[in-house]
Amino acid sequence: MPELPEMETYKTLLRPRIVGFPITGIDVQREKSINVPVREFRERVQRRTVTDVSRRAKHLLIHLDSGDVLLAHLMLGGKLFYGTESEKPRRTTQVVLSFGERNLYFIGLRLGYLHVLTVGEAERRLSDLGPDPLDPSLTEERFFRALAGKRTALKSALTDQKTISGIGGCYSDEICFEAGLKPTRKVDSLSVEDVSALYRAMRVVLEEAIRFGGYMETPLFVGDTLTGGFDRRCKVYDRGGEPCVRCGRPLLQDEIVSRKTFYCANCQR
DNA sequence: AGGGCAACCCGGACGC
DNA sequence: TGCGTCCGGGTTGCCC
Repeated sequence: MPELPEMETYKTLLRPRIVGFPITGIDVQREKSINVPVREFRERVQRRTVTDVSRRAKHLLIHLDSGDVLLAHLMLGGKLFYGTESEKPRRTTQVVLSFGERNLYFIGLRLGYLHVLTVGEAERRLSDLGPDPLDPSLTEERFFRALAGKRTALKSALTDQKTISGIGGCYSDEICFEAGLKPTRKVDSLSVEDVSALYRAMRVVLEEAIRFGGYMETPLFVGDTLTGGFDRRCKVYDRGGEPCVRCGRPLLQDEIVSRKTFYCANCQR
């Protein structure tokens, strides 16, 4: 479930810890999590130095001095932990990158993965993604055009990675609540003012989520007080039946294309 | 264009 | 405590 703010938080916290450092060891505990034979993975990754950590949509990119890129997608429930073996939470780990005594653990990857790719391959893999919601070049005008002509439910459009990338189940609901729009609304029924409100809500919600470290419950490292701070600030996600923070009426749980959706029927139109 | 569906995968929740 | 079962979630791809 990690979405844009969670991956952005990981990026920010990982940068000072692994950029400039060599990967001293590799441990692949589940081969399905990687894209090449273990031997090749080790040859391409071990002893390479990390030159940068970046994010694209829900992907985390670890750039190596060889030019290769480690592309991670945590899908549902995957998480990262950085620290020593004794600090690591007792969870099943699929891939471990060692940085001396400390390790970067990829935990609970199910459909998630850590792929080693050339820059070109990585670019191709990410080329279908729509604009990043926080990209300064995504103006309100461009956002309007991205949604133009769509007849889907608002939630479907917001979570469609080709339309706009990085938003998943939680933040689509939070953004709709902030904008005062029902996630079930058809996109082509939205007024110019609605789309404008949606655009502002998208930025407000995602920026606040990033400021508070997203909603991941497990800290990235021992003493990490940033990660997960947004969890308590979610206003509708996974709160079906609970009172709306604005009007007090119970929040509804609905389903849009077989995805759980939460909203307030009173505050959202 | 977009909805429906199956496939992928397994941690966690639930039942007994 | 332990075992079995089932579900969910993002993404891709295919069909209608």
